[in-house]
Amino acid sequence: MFQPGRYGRGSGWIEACLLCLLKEEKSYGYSLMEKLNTLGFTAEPFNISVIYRNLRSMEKRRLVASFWTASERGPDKRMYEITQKGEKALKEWIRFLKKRQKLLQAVVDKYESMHLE
Amino acid sequence: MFQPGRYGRGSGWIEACLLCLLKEEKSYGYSLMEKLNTLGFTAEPFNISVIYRNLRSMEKRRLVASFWTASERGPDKRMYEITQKGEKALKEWIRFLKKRQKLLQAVVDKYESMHLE
DNA sequence: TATACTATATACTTTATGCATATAGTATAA
DNA sequence: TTATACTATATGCATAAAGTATATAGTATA
Repeated sequence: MFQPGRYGRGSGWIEACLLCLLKEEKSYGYSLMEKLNTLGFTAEPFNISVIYRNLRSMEKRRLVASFWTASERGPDKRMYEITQKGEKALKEWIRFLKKRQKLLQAVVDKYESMHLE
Repeated sequence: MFQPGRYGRGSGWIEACLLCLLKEEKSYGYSLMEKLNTLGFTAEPFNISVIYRNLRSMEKRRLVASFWTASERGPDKRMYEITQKGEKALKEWIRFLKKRQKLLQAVVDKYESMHLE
C-alpha cells in the first residue's frame, strides 16, 4: 500500500548520509549501516543492501575509494574512504539538502496557517 | 548524469503539495502547476505530466474527487477537490515532512560541525 | 551440530519522476 | 488563411532510487 516516503525515499538521500559519515572517518558497509541507524539520520532503518549498492555506485563515480582489510574476527571488510571528488559532491549535497529543507518548510507553513484561520 | 535530487525528488512530494493546495481551494491541473511553480514549493518547475498523473492517482485512492467544468475561453477543465480521506492523508504527509526536516537537519549539522574543527 | 552474528553482494520488483508526444480549444499576429 | 502561442488534459517510454529476497562465507557460542 501507498504511504508517505515508502519508495524513492529522497533521491540519493543515502548517498548524502554516507559521504557525510565517510568525511568524518573511513569505514565499511556494515558499520555505516549501524551508524545510520543510531545517529538520527534515518526515521526507519535502511536496508543493508541499499548501503552496499550505494557504496559500489559511488566508487564507480570516484566519490569514494575502497580497499580490503583482513579481520581477526569475522569475514574481511571492504573499507571505504572519501575522495576529493567525493568531498566536492558532499558540498553539493549539503547545498541541496538546505534548499530542500526550505521547500518542506514552505508546505508545512502553508498547512499550519490554514489551521489558524 | 547524476546530480542531487534529479530523480525520485522526494517520494510523493508532489502529492503533499497538491493536497495542501487543494485544501485551500478546489483547483485544476494547469492552475495547480502554476501555483507550485510560484509559491516556493519547488526548487525547479515540475513537469506538468507529473501533476496530471498524481491527480488521477489520488482520485483512484479517493483522496480527491473531480468534475468537469466548461470554460468560456479555452478547453474544459477537470476540477479537483480534496475529500475527507484526502484531508487525513495530508495530515499524515505533514507529520512525515516534519520528521524528514529533522533528518535533513541532523546531516547538515554533522557536516557543519566538521567544518568548525 | 545448530544458531546467531558479522560481512558483502546481486537479482527481481515497485514507485516516482522525467521527457516526448498526442489531442484539442482559443487568441492573435503575419 | 495560416501559423504560432497559450491553455488544458493525457499517455507511453525511459531512468533512477529504494525495497525485498536470497546467496555466500567466516566466527562465536550454546
